[in-house]
Amino acid sequence: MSSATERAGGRLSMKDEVAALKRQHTVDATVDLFYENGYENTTLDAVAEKLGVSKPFIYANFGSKAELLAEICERGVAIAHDAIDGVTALELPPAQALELFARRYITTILENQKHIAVYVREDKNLDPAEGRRIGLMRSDFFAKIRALLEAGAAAGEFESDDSQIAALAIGGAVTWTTFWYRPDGRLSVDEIAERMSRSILRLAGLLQSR
Amino acid sequence: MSSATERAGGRLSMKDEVAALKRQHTVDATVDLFYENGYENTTLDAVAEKLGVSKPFIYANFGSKAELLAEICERGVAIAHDAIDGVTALELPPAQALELFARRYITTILENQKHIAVYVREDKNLDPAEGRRIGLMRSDFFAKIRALLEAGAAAGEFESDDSQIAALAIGGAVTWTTFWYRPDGRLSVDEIAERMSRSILRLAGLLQSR
DNA sequence: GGCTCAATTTACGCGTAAGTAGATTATAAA
DNA sequence: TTTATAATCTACTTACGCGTAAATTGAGCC
Repeated sequence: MSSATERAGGRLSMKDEVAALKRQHTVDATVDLFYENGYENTTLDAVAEKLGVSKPFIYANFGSKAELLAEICERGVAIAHDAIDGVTALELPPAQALELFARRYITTILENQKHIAVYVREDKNLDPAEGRRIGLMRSDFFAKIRALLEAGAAAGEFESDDSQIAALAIGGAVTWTTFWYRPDGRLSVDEIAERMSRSILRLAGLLQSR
Repeated sequence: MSSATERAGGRLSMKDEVAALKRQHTVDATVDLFYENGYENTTLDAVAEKLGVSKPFIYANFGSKAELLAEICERGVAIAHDAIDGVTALELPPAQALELFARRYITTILENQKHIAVYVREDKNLDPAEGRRIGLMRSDFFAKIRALLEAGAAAGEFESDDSQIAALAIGGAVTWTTFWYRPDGRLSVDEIAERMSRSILRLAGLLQSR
C-alpha cells in the first residue's frame, strides 16, 4: 500500500500528493458516469472530457479502464468496513452496537451511493482476480455483521434463528437503498437512516413488538 | 399481447407455439450467459453457439440484443407480481397474507435468480423507453408490498412506522438473495425461504420479541 | 535565452461484436 | 417430381472504443 516515496510519519511527498489528487478527481468523474450510464456505455473519452483532459492523462494514472472500476469498487467495500469497525472499536453492549452500526451503515452507504451501486452492478466487468479479492472483502464485511448479531444472541439481547441469513437480510436491505435513493427524494439521508434502522433492529428481534 | 393468429379460447396456432418455444429457449440460454458474464461480455454468437444455431436465428425472433434483455427483465418483474397477486387473491387476514407472501416471494425470486440478478445489474443497458416501462412495473410491485403492510398496520397486526421504507427493506433483503444464493450452497431454497421469511415477519413487527 | 525532462496531447491501429444481405437448405403443397 | 416458400446459415460490413506511439507543450534550471 505505501509508496516508495512515502515520508516518515505517513506524509506523502508533493509528487505523491499530486498523483493522489489526480487519481481522486479521476475516480470522482468516473463514478458519476459509470453510475449514470453503466461501465460499458461509458467511454474513457467521456471521462476525459468531463475532467477537461484527454484520455492518455487517465492512462498515466490508471493502467486500464478495469483498474479504474476496481478502485471504485474497493472504495465502496472499504467504507462499509469502516462503518462496522468504527462501531466495534467502541466495545458497546450488542444492542447499542447494532443500533449505532445500523445508522452509520445506512448513512455511509447513502453518502457513497454511486460507488456501491457501481460495485454491485459491474462486478462482472472487474478483472477476475480483482473481483475475487474484492469479493472476499465483501464476505469479510458480512461476517462482521454476523459476528455482531451472534454476540447479541449470545447475550440474550437479540433473537436470531440464523445469524447468517439475518446478516444477509440486513445487508440486502441497506445495499438496495442505493438503487432507489435519490438526493431530491421525499426523505433526507438522516430520515431514511432513522426509519430503516428501526426496521433493522426489529429484524434482529431487538425492538419490542405488540 | 395477443397475437393476430391467436385462436379462440386463448390457444395459439401451431406457428405461434413454435415461435414461443424458440423464444423461450433463446431466453433460457441468454439468461444463463448474461448472468454468468454480464450483458456486454456476452456475444450473440456465444448465445447462438449455446443454442446450437447461428446468430441470424436469434434475429429472426428478437429485434436486437437489447430486446432480448428487455424480455428477461420483464419476466423477472412479472414473476414478482405473480407472487403477490396470488396471495392478495386469497383475501387472507394481513398477518397470514404477509407470511405466505414472504415465503412465496423468496422462493420465486430464488427459482428465477438469474432473471432478477440480470435485471438489477443490466438496467442501464435497456432501451430507455423499455427501462422506464419496466421500472414502473417494479414500482407497482413495491406499492403492492406497501399496501399489504398498511393493511396490516390498519388492522393493528403489524407495527410499521413507515410502510414505504419497510417495503423497500423487505424487497431489498429478498432481491439481494440473488447475489449470494448458490444452488449448491449450505441451505436449500425452502430452508432459506423459511428462515428469511422469519426475519421479514419480525421486520414488519409481526413476530413476538423477547 | 536556450536546454532538459516530464506531463500531456493528437492521431491512429487494432480487435471485437452487432447487425445484415444474399446463399442455401428444409418443408410442404401441387 | 417440381416448385414455392419459409427457415436458417455463411460471410460480410460497419462502427466503435480501448489502448498506444509519436508529437507537443510547458516547467524548472543553467
